[in-house]
Amino acid sequence: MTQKMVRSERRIQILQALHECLKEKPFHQTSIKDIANKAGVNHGLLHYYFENKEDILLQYIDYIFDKYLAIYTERFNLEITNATVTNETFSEVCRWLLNEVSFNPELARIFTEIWSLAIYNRKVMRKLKDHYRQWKNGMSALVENFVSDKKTADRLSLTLIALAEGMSLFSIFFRRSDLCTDLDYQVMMQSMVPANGIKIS
Amino acid sequence: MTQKMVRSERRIQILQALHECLKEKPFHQTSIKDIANKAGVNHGLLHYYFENKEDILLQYIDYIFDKYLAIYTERFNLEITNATVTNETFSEVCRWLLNEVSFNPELARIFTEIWSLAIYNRKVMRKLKDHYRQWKNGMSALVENFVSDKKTADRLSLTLIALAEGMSLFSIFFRRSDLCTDLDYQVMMQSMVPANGIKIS
Amino acid sequence: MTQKMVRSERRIQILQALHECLKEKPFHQTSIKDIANKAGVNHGLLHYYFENKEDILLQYIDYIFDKYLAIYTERFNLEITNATVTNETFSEVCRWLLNEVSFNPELARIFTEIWSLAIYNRKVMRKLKDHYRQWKNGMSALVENFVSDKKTADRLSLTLIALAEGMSLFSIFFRRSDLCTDLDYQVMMQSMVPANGIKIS
Amino acid sequence: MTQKMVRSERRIQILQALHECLKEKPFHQTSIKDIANKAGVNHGLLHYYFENKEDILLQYIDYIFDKYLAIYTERFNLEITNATVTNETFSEVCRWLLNEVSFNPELARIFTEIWSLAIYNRKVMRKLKDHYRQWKNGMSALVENFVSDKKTADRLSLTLIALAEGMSLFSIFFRRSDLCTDLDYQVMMQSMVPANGIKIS
DNA sequence: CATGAATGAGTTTTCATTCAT
DNA sequence: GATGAATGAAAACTCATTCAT
Repeated sequence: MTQKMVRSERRIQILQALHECLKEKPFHQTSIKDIANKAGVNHGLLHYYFENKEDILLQYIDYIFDKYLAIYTERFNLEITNATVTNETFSEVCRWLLNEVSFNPELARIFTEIWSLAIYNRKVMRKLKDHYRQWKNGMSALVENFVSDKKTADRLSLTLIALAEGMSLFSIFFRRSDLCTDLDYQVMMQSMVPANGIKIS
Repeated sequence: MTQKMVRSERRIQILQALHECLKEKPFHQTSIKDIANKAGVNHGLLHYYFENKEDILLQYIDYIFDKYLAIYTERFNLEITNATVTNETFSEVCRWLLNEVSFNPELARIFTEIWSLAIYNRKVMRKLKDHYRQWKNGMSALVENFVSDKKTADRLSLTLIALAEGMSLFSIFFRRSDLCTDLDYQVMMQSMVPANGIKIS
Repeated sequence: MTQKMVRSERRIQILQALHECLKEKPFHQTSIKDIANKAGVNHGLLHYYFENKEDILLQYIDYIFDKYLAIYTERFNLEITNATVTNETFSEVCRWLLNEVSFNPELARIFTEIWSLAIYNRKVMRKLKDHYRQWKNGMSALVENFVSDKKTADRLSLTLIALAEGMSLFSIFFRRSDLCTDLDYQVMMQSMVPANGIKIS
Repeated sequence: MTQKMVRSERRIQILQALHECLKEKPFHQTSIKDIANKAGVNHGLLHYYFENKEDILLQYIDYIFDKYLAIYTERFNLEITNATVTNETFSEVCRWLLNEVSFNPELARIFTEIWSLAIYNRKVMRKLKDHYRQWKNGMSALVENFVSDKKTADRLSLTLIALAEGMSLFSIFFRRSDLCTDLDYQVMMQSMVPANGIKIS
């Protein structure tokens, strides 16, 4: 019991340490010793808890996605599981996504790093795809309330997420005031999910 | 005469070699020797033509942006310099952007790598910002035809580019058919640039 | 206990290895691998025990000065700490300096190398100056017994050391028999430190 | 005729360039290109005028010794070739040596570099020994006026030069005011060359 | 004579990983 | 579990030298 808890604690401690490291350096420049130092443990220990450096990364990706999923769930689950999803709820989710996730430059930097790691690493790629698929499914469940067929809901959801990630990326390069406003975003959303109450003539 | 040509030729040859390398490996895993091998020249020569590895990268970024700017210019300049930009022209530009640039996974992979390099490298960051700013100015010149004030044109242009880059990123993770269609894209565009002929009620 | 000893042992082992290397090649031609080979350890280890190549050098300089200081101390400390320093003791110290230190061509070669390293390296320069200052202070404590003011004692001490180092240098180029004899040396010493029993008329 | 002069000019130009370089960097860190840049010629040309980098160094050593020999000759030759060398002349030579040569830190730095190069390079060593032997012979010719046998004159001359070089070395590490004064020097000289008018009792 | 493109050997340094204690 | 010593591969960069023009 305690042993398992210690194991789990240590693991989180190390993953969080990688998180801190990624704010400073890209993954490939982050040495095992850097992570160990941040975590306040001996570097040899990392090889006890994780197979290798790549393994830390893979588990970190789960950790960071799960973390934001948890925040999202805590924030919205109650409203969403209720029978019907109102326009208002959907709008709020979108606004939350834009303001808390997309326009979080620190997070954006780390995700940009993860994307690039996925490009040349199959395991990272698979994991990333899985998480995005899951995310898409979550969104789709909402969008389905406003669109007739599932396929369209899926497609629009993925586009919304792509848009969110595009904004996230640009939140690194430009100031928020140079980028789209809440209103712009809502207009775009609504143009794509017209059942969301706005019609395009 | 010939000497200058040799210099210029070699430079392009090396930058193109980096381009090929980036299809296979991230920049930090691409050694100077890798690039030299692809270029078919001695690795010492790279240090003759470029200050260091970072310099090759920085010049490559110019090279790749300029290359696509040249393609764009050749394709659209005539139509655009003509007195007024019609809805039709603007739509065509957007479609070209989506289909030729965003949905070009090979290019997308390289750009994802460049983004991540910018995160932790000021010089790359500055260069990338400059190029995106230029791109934005180009877009804004078009959008201004449909929107009253310059500021809004700028903001919408940047958002369109962010969207394009978001799609570009997701073109890596998902199949084109899972992502937004030409129509979806046009609807979004038009929702943002309503003077483009479509009104939101 | 053992760990600390291993650390200390290894350090000395590496510094001694550099000492051996400097008998064969100048510092800049002595690669980290050369030193590691001489020490019989992996070259990577040198970067574990020392920050970089320069650090090895700096620590070596301390090592070699301390080594000869220890020899000197063991040889003379008892006699010197005794109330007064006699002419005899002072002469013996000078003779020891000339014969054991100056006319030690192997040591002379290494010191010549160190001098030249100091010329273009501030850290080495500072260290060297410090050691020579310390040496001067030691000499001055002796000379003070024969000279009235401290300032003169300091100046003469430094000159004696310069002379010793000049002889050291020339011990490389010429045979001992071509250079100054014990007697010459003593005459010079005594001319400078006249209270040492010899008067210049 | 002109060709030879151009050749000779260029050669001197390059040797002087090395002289300037050695004020900044040690020889091994001075690249052929550095020298060429200082000389204002193409680096490839150095291989036309000199066999290799070592050859430049060897010729430079001749150049620098010859240069100071010429200065010395111009300054003293007349007085010295006159029948007898007076105490006054000898003292003046010694003072000149101390003040113009030994206490010339810029020169001292370059000579320290040359000494260290000689340590590990036979050709440089041979050249240096030859020049010092020549120098010794010049000094000996003077000293012979005050000492009975040639051997002693040689030995004392070499010691005087060693002393000069020791002072030269220490002129790099300490301020002139911390080192020996003109008077100290003279006292030492005279103690060694007693026929120079001072008796040791 | 002069240029500068090209070569390839050599060096410092970093770091994931292993393993004995 | 925890520590840190030890290994060896890899990579950027420098530079003397050569040679075609």
